[in-house]
Amino acid sequence: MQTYLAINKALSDENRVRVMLALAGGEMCVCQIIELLGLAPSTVSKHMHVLQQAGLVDARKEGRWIYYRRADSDAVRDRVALLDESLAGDPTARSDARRLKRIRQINRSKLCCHYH
Amino acid sequence: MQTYLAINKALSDENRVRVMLALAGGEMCVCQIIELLGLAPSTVSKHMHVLQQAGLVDARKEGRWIYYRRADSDAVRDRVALLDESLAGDPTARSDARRLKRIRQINRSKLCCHYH
DNA sequence: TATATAATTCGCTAAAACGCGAAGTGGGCC
DNA sequence: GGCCCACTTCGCGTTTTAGCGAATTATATA
Repeated sequence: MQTYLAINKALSDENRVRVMLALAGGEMCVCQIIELLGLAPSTVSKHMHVLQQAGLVDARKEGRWIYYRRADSDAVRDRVALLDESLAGDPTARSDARRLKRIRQINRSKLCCHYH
Repeated sequence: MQTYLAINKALSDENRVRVMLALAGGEMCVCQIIELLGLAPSTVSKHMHVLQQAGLVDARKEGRWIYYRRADSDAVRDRVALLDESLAGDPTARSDARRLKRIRQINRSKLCCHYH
């Protein structure tokens, strides 16, 4: 019951749902997520903690960066699939997808982060 | 997006989830739900309002009683199915199911309500 | 070693949510 | 009409949550 509730609570915040949708395109480092959401680093960190505690994402450390990716456990697979399905045509999701393309390119050219 | 979030928020409270599980066995009047949850009438009423706004339940008025039942719209069918599946063997759900059997019998013998 | 940077944790404020009891609605029934 | 009962709405206190900035941790680099 508690696990089930934690997942629902984690996915009842718009910013956290936006992150989950973004991660459909592959792992992201925290600074990319900060750029996507436009929130303070501390706030984003807290959101990622909630998602991780709910079992929705996993983290990987590489140098001084931390990359988050969707977890792929039996416990959450169906939930995440339903999330994708439910928000397939969502305006916010579409808009994020466009901005995300640019954000991922910035990373590729080794600029990354600096919080601007 | 807002609809999706509302559903998750509605299903992130244990008492509301317990109601949804109970309604799997058919419609219930508010006094039965009060008996099941052991909460104040005003609190239960508020919970039912949240579930209704999220599109998870529908209401039917009969005399001075109000009966709630699961909504069966395309928008929520999969969500509710996943809820049932996720909590199939849950201890709280099992315990509620036992108590529910008694509560439904009370109703059948026309006693109902009176808040005791 | 010192400095800069990515991310988290801590401390705080404002808003939202859960709970209750009191008061208000509205439908039966005398 | 007047009363009772099922339920909801209102008002309030307490707890939780989202957000920020400041301080902390850890890693890379000069």
